[in-house]
Amino acid sequence: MPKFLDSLPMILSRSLDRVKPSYRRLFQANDLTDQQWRVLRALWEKQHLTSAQISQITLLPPPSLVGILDRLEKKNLIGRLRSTEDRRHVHIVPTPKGRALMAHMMPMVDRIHDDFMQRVTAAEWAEFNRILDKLSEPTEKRNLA
Amino acid sequence: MPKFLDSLPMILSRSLDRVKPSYRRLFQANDLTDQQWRVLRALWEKQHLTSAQISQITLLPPPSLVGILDRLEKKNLIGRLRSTEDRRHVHIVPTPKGRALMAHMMPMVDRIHDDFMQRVTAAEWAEFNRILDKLSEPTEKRNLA
DNA sequence: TCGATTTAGTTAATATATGAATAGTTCATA
DNA sequence: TATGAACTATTCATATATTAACTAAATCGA
Repeated sequence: MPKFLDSLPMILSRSLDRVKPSYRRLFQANDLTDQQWRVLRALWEKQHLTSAQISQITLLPPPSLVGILDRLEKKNLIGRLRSTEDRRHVHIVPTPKGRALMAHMMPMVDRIHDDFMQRVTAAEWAEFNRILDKLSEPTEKRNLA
Repeated sequence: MPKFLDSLPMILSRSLDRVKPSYRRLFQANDLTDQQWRVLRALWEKQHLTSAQISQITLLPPPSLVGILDRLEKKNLIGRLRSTEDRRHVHIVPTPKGRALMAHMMPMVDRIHDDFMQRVTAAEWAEFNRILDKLSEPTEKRNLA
């Protein structure tokens, strides 16, 4: 009999609750929420992204993204540029202040990630990802088999 | 170099996003949110629980729980009983209607869980839980070692 | 026994999630 | 080329998350 506490959603939620604080301390020290950092982080490699692209990368739903971008814009960390080719698109670009904040935080974020990775072996990490993929593989893809 | 998309929080979030819909369809068909079901589910074994106990079991933060219990109470699925021994405590008890809804949904919830479990072997599931525990073990506990 | 401390539940303010709907664009095609 | 389909970002309404603060009640120690 599957116990409630051992169900897949509860296990994943509990782990997330335990992992998030390590990151959140850093985000709060820099006056950012988890989601606001995700948007900045997505812009680290790219020079600009559309809202839809950011939504896909960050897993943030589009309606939430609107407010998150509003607040990042108000803090002068990003800018919104309506595309001239396709005026439906809005290009999100980090400001110099935004880039500076990213550069400041990235090493510490990487450090936190490394600390987590040191808890398991490379083989364990690979195995973990493999099983998690099997567990959470999208249903549509599974039905195609 | 740890890619953003492969960081622990993002991996767990993505998996949750993929797992939740299977459950959510059932919850919505019964006019419940994920969180509202969690509270009912916690009351399945026990006859009554305090708000604090429900918060611990369901991982729902106390301030959120207030509104969730309000809405469950408004739907006549649970009742709030102020404890007479310690009047700070509030005992949450399912109503007959609440119990009936639980009894109706439990088999289907278990079925969804079983479907996920069939994706991996028992050994894989055990290994998955073992590694996830290592990854998300509370920091305090780790520092005691 | 009384004042300081703890505890359980709650309120308040702000940020995000969710699902439905909408405004403005672009595209395909009749 | 007018028109409907599709698409992007957004708005709206409601529910939940997060942190701080607050109330009432119980407890603890001088």
